[in-house]
Amino acid sequence: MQGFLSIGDFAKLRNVNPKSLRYYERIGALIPAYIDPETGYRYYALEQLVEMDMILMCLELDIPLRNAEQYRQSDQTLDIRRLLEDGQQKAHEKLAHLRNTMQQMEEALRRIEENKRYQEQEGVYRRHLRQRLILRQPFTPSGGELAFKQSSTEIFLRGQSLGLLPAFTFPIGLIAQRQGDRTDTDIFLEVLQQEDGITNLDVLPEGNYLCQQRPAQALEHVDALITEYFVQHPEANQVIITNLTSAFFDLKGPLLELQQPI
Amino acid sequence: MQGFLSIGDFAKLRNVNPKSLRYYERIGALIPAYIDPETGYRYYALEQLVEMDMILMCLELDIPLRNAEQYRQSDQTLDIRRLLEDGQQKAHEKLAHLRNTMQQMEEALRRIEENKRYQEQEGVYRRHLRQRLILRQPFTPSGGELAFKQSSTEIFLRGQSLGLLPAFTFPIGLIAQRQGDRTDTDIFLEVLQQEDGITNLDVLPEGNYLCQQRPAQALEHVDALITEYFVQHPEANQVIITNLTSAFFDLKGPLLELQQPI
DNA sequence: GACCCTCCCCTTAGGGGAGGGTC
DNA sequence: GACCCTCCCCTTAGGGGAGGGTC
Repeated sequence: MQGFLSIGDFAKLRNVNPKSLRYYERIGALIPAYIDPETGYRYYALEQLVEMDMILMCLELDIPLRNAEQYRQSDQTLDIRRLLEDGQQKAHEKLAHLRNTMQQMEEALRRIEENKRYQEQEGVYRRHLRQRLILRQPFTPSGGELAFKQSSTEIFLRGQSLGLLPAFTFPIGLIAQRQGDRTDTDIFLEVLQQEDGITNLDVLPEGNYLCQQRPAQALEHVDALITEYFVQHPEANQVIITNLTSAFFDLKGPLLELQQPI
Repeated sequence: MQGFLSIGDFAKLRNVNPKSLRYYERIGALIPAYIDPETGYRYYALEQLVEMDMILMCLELDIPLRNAEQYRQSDQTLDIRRLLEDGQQKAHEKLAHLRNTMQQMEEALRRIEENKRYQEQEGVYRRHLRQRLILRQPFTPSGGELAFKQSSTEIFLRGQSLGLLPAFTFPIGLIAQRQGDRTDTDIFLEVLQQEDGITNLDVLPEGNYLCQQRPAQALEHVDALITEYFVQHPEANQVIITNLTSAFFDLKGPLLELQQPI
């Protein structure tokens, strides 16, 4: 056909499958410039690359092709500008999501990498920890494991409703603070800094910590764990209890790490 | 259930639909920690948020959930690190694609915006054009419109196989250069600068141009168009013929713009 | 009354053929 | 011989009910 492209040739221009082009025709997103009434062969005009590119853009941005109609005027003229503007909107949303996920992945891998050196370490050791951004709320350890689970759920929900970005790998912990005779305990959820960061969040400071490990089961008696720690470490004013993220996850739960700032 | 979450409560923690959780169970991606054998009720452990987050990550990155099995060891332990590393790979690819698309959109909208002022302008006018990155090859205008279409197809294919990022909106044009008595004509494809830019590409320089418009049909006699231009403009050494991208697309094709560098 | 269960039917953007005509 | 056609069946990640039991 003079000046027209067969379906295969047109498809090659954008490295798509002719099957896709037949599908685009079926749903009305891209009608061939000419269809031979004898043979049913589809022929495309080179300029239809403009429409093809708009379709590829929609696919990339998860804009449903059925919506493509909305950008056509009654005479089939395509409102490119409106489509591009809506596309930019979509693209910015996707980019923000993707960036969040990338940050979560990066942070989790860094954590795993850092923790590798302390895997199954016996006794007390000293390590450096970076700053952690946390959402915190009071917690009563005497309720035991069940109360801990309930408070965890609560704070996960609170983080979610505040639109915070939780760190991967179950980022929950406790902060026990000695206040004269008694001990104040908070539960916390670690979150990541977002770009549009509304940052009235608390911080666990970067610095050196004296650490030791406990099996996950120690959480069955949270209060005993904390009391015992302060008895054995009279110099300590604060201890942070959190799990030691490792490369593997199973339901037994990872080891706990007790971290005392120094 | 002591210490467990119902399907609805677990779903709320990540703002997903319980239907999704039932689906994840069906394909083996996330098995509830406990299923009541009497009622069939599903119960989830809070720690399963780790698995949930891995699923959400896979969805975001288009990693098929069926593949999730590949990250399980025989005892169901989840290899988080490997999943995260593969995820980062995927994320970088997605990011690159998204950035390309965003650049195409931005560039196309800017073009449309700039061209708006010159829509249906009569006679000669002066305008400023930014630098254009082009892929070019010789072209013989005497072949008429058909040859022009064939060369266009060729150069689109060449751009594609070189992995270049074509501008949206049919970025094809001609450059006619007066060389003493004769005229050398090239066809070109405008492409966008990519981040990993291998830039042995040609450039149409930023600067001021004397412009006028022609109907799209003028391409039916490309050679006449060029000859006529140089006859009418004895001072001109070069003229660029390209289409004037507008906010709307139809198969009649947009106006042509003849651009003479000054 | 709000929640959960299982079944059944439906969706998007195509891919993989089979069987047969076209360039 | 490579290309194109139509038809048919299949896929992922669920959503929308209906009809009925559970917290």
